[in-house]
Amino acid sequence: MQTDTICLGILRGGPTTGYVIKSILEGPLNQIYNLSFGSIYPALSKLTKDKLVTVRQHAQDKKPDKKVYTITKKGISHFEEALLAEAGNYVRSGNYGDQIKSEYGMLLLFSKYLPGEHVKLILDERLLFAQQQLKLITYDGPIAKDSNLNALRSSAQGKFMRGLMAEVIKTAINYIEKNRKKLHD
Amino acid sequence: MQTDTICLGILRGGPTTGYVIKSILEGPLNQIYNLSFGSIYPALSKLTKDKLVTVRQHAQDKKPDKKVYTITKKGISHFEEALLAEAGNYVRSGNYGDQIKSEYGMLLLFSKYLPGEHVKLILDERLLFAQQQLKLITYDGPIAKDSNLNALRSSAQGKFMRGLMAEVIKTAINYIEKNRKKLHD
DNA sequence: AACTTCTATATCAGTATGATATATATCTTG
DNA sequence: CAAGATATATATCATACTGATATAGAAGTT
Repeated sequence: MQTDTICLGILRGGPTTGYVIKSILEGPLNQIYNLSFGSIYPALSKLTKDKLVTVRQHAQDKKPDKKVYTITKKGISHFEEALLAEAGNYVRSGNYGDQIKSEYGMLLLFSKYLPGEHVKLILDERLLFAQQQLKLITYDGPIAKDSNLNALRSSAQGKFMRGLMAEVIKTAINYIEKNRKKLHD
Repeated sequence: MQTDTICLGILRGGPTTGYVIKSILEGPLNQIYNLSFGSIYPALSKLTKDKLVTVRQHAQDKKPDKKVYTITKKGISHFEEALLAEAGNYVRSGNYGDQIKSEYGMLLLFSKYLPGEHVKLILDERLLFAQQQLKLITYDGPIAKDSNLNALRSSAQGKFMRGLMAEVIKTAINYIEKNRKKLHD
């Protein structure tokens, strides 16, 4: 999915900054998608130039200006058209409508070339990490932060995706716990 | 994970060509990792230059030479060192030891901006695709193709990963079937 | 016979990453 | 309470990867 489209989609939920877009992707969406600042900031500049968003600069003396981006009417229709046009491409999922890059999966696949104790260690660490992720995703209490993020989290779509991710993570944890002996000892 | 390391890891299972490395990544590993030719061929050239692999060129008159790459002793120790050194980085998984890019996940998240019939369609297509993937992964019969691919598929690690992927896909299918009504109608 | 798919390598413009620089505020911990 | 770490915030850039395209014969399909 184009970086432009992702930014517009998040901005569709309300005005916010590049920094917050990044933190939204790292927070609730960290199992779904991520983008670096080196992609987000140029995208936001391009969208501004194309009049799909507007910027309000909040001067904060001696700090860099906080730039709050708002999607325009033109931006909204552009976003909806782009989403509809590209939708079909993403059904056969992953990167660029194609694949996934799971470094951890490759590591396990190559784990026969790793010392047994090391394999144990990376499986333990992974289970710990997965449990952390699960807690983060299933947590339903209040979060201070951005209203944009709250809207996304509590929308029907946000709940659906969080539920899906939670189930997938639970399945993976159970599978690893039950079958890890096949990779060491 | 570095492209070099991926190529060495696959070559560790036996000599093969750049074309086959790509097809292995697209076949049984397509839920785990993928690389384009634009990454594989330069990596193989670099590995040859560094004496981590050797090439035998099978001249096939008027067709481009078929280049069969074999990992060297130096390559094997380099691979094992690299894997051990980088292992820790990949536990908190995804792209570059960080995240995943699921275009389909973003599409569902933004699906409230899509017409209801379209949402139905992309869910139907997705379920079909997932079922296809599941069949492909769980298929345990003979495959002609490359011996390298067979070794990877039937190793304890290959079976572990295929089992994990199968469970995850099953979970996702069930979840989508049970909860899809929340996204339309 | 015509068309499509498979085998096989290679290049490249466009795009994304990961690291780094900069600067202040706020929170944490001994 | 001072020191250190973390959070807020934007920006740049070398390096790396993608997706498309070119080339070309074999093999399989209609």
